[in-house]
Amino acid sequence: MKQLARNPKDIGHAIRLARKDHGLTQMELASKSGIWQETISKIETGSSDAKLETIFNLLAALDLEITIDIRSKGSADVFEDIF
Amino acid sequence: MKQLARNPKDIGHAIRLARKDHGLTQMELASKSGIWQETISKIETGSSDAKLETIFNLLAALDLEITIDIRSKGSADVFEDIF
DNA sequence: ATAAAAAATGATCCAAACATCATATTAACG
DNA sequence: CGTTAATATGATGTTTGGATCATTTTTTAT
Repeated sequence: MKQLARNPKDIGHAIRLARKDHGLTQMELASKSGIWQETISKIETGSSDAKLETIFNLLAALDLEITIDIRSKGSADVFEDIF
Repeated sequence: MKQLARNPKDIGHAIRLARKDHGLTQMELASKSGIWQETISKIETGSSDAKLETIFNLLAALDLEITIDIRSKGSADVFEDIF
């Protein structure tokens, strides 16, 4: 599972996917991460521009990390599900 | 250049490195990204918890993108050079 | 060492995020 | 269906980010 993200919505989408992957409800992720369920909902639906700290708290609770890399490194590698 | 980030400070650090790589001053990055020089300084030094949108504006101006991946995904500490 | 450029700091104002609680809507499932 | 769990939405108050301007400190030449 490797998700590309170029805007806040992509991050929200990736978090939702990962949460589902872990079989967690927003409420469960909330208690694992210390972020409120309502906030998670807004982030996942892209209706809020979250702070970095909040995102990292969620990612940590989902065992995810971020890699920063050069755009469109062209390789026929990652053209997965992006919508 | 491939930077791992697990907290806001890591992001700030990566942005600074990338900016230097591009031979840009904070002021130049500011005009390319639409983010104020003062804000960039605070992000790079980690003295501020930026919003996602701001970070993505900076990353876009630096031709960078983010990949979300599982932590401890092997010890692949690959630094492949791009130039 | 000095001047110039770059970066950092600090204050103000406004907008927006997040915590919090309450409620509404949607999804699951017997 | 109807019931319950899960998500989403909405309002309020506090806190903080970012724009903006002024100023200071640091870095980089010369």
